[in-house]
Amino acid sequence: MQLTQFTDLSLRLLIHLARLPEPGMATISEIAEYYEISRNHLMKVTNSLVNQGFIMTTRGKGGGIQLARPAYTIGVGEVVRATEPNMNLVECFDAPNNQCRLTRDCFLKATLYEAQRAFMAVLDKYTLADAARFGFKADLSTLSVDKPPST
Amino acid sequence: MQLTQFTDLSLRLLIHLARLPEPGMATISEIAEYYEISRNHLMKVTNSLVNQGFIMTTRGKGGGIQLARPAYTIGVGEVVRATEPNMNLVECFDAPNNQCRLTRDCFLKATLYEAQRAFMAVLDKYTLADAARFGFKADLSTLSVDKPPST
DNA sequence: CAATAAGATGCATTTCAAATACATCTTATT
DNA sequence: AATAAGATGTATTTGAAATGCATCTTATTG
Repeated sequence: MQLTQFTDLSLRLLIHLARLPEPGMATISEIAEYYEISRNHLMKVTNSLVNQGFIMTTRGKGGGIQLARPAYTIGVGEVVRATEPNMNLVECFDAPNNQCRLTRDCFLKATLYEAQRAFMAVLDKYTLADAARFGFKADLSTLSVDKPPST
Repeated sequence: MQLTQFTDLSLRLLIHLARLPEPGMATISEIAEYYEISRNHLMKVTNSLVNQGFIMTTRGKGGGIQLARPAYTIGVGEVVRATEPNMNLVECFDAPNNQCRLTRDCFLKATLYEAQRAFMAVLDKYTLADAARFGFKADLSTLSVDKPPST
């Protein structure tokens, strides 16, 4: 259960831009250097975000990239949906190619869908403005995915 | 955002067993044939489930595999946690190897954790007995992961 | 209008986890 | 002994994702 690094970088790039002071412009090279990642890879991420309408670019000297909309109008869920290449949790989510013989009467599928919807619903509660907030220092021990004690 | 086929097969195998009439025994070869998947692969799945205590095996003629506990005591979430090899949604979830420069004050991490917890909480509501239920025929159009209209 | 700084695009290559295959080995029944 | 089942370890393949490379377009500046 992982998101691709592509999605991870998309979110980081957007957060980076959201945190910049007005006018919130940076170059791809700058950002690649900051995160110590390949400029080429970040370029791909950038173009995808441009095509999805999340950022806009200015070419030439003095150019760079900026958010295309205010941070508080960009939902985290929206970004993940637009960026993550494959949201098919299991084979049978991909109806045209599904081979599983259980499908037509399998309650598991409904369960997994419900879980995925719950996942996305949380992301839909937050915007880039939230995600870009500084100062998060929660105790990591509270961030476990283990089942909480049922008592 | 996908679970591995390994996890998918683990769940299918358990559901298969849960659906069998008493005493709920089947051979790996039978199941592999039913799902049209490699016996070898299913063998790996089987062994993992044995080691996790979900199923028990009987060797030799007349043997096979069975649930080790009643289906209603086996949580879907429990199976996923035990089976899915990597629950690190993004790089920074893997603290020892994290390289991301945002980590220490990034609200995104908390958001993703919350989403993952919501995901698992749904799976924790259901057991194998639920997942093995027959007769699920929900309209697939209700199963979308798209953001619901906010009105 | 040449030089330079930025992003855009297409294609090729690499990487790595996951999946698959293969070869034995162990245990139980008949 | 023969056979039917699962167990284990190793090797190989596969495919999506990541990475690299080359070239093109657009804009600014002196």
